[in-house]
Amino acid sequence: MSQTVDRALSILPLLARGPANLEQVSQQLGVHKSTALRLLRTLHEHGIVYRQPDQRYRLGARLFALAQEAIENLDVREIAHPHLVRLNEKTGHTVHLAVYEESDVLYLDKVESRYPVRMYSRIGKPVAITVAAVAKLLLADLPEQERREIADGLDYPAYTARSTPDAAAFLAELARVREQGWATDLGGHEESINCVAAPIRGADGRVVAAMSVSAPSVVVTADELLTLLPLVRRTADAVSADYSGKPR
Amino acid sequence: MSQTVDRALSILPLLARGPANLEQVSQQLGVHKSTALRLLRTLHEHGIVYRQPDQRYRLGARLFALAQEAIENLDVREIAHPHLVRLNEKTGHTVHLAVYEESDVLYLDKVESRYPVRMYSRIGKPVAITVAAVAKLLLADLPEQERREIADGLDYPAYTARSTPDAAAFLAELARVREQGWATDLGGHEESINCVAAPIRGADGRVVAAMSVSAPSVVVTADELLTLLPLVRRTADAVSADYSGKPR
DNA sequence: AGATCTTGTTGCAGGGAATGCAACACCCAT
DNA sequence: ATGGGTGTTGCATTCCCTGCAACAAGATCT
Repeated sequence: MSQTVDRALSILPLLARGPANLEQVSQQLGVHKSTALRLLRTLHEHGIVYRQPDQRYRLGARLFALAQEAIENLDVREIAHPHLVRLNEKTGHTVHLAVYEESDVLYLDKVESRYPVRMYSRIGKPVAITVAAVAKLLLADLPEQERREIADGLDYPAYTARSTPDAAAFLAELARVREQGWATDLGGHEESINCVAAPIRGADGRVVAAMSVSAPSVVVTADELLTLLPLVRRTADAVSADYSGKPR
Repeated sequence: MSQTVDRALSILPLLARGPANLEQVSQQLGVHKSTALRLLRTLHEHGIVYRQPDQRYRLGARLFALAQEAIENLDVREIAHPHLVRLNEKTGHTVHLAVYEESDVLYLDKVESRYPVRMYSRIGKPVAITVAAVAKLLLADLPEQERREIADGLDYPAYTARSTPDAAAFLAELARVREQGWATDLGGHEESINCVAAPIRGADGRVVAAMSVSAPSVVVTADELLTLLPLVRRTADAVSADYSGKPR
């Protein structure tokens, strides 16, 4: 809608992939060097972009700080956090909180396992949407048409032999998840890692977030992990209650 | 430098503090509603801003994802990470990596303690610059004049009785740190938490990052933590060697 | 129900701001 | 010295952004 801003913002994903100099930026944007320079300057003044000693540009500190501050102020996160901590204390495993937003599922919060073996994930990182237990819950709650459109538009990487293979399988899984009100990922992302997840609902019953407990099978078997399901669901329900009780 | 972009970017810190509706944004920016609307639309198209069900705007998923992607692609981080992990395995304590950038020190990476008692910190979060051991190292390497200017411009919050009280004390501490080539924070940020830190240097000898080991005094005393100093310094030197050996 | 207020959205005309050009400055190699 | 590569600046032109005002859509009140 606004050309200048549009161009400026297009620089960001470009720099996210790694540092770039003025010429590279101007070429990839398809504008004159001087134009790119002025856009970069403006971004620089706001700390969004940083100029390295070698003059190349990369994303700057304030961007991280912004993302951080914003993520910390999210209502769900704030409300859910103490529950996540308690769940981690009880189970010892890694606990995640995730939300869906405009065709992305991303981790909002995480409490790390107390066992030495850890799974890799990072707050703010997009989730493996076709296999993650939390993603299934968040997508399963969408209207059917939207679900279908999204499922059709996705890639289905075969992380492991148990990964969701295609849109049909994914939609079937979503239907099941929607029915039962909880979800699992048994080795669909990484061979040895299992998750159980439960939805967090707002006052109107819509799913606003999902939380999960994850553990590598060297620590607990999938069956053992499944015994935690009632606890996870109770915790999620407690968060739902807190959340819809006093949204502000 | 570019008015439109400048205005658009000014919206971000505003939204970082919490969701806002169109009118609030337009007022705080000092522009007409229609202008604010178009800026927000553009931000929205790029996923930087998200429109909540209640129509209010807040920072969006892609912003987190961007910040995340960028932070993961930083050279120092990539090179240092395995060293951090090994240091964590050897000591069991929380290990941090931090850099300085335009009057901010921020955590780039973190490996959590294996002990149940953890300290609070988050990647991407600005560091308590007047007390953190890593911050001292990063600032100590700057030219004297710059150090002084920064020191004068800072606030000196009294987190604890041992926090750096003022600019004079801070500059003195920086001088000492610069001299000895390592730094500590003994309860300056949180009463019971101690850190030891060492600098990571580029090929030209300039400090490009700093790493630290932190532990609460209920786990190890400050004196015990200090015995780890040689190990921390060796690790930092190893990272320096890796980093300046093959920067790309 | 109807009236009124609040908040978000759209078309439009005028003017200011962004654009690309070209010339310049600078650094490093040869 | 000389040349290529890269970043920077001044400037005229034009286009895009701006603010206005009218409209649309809810929400709240009588």
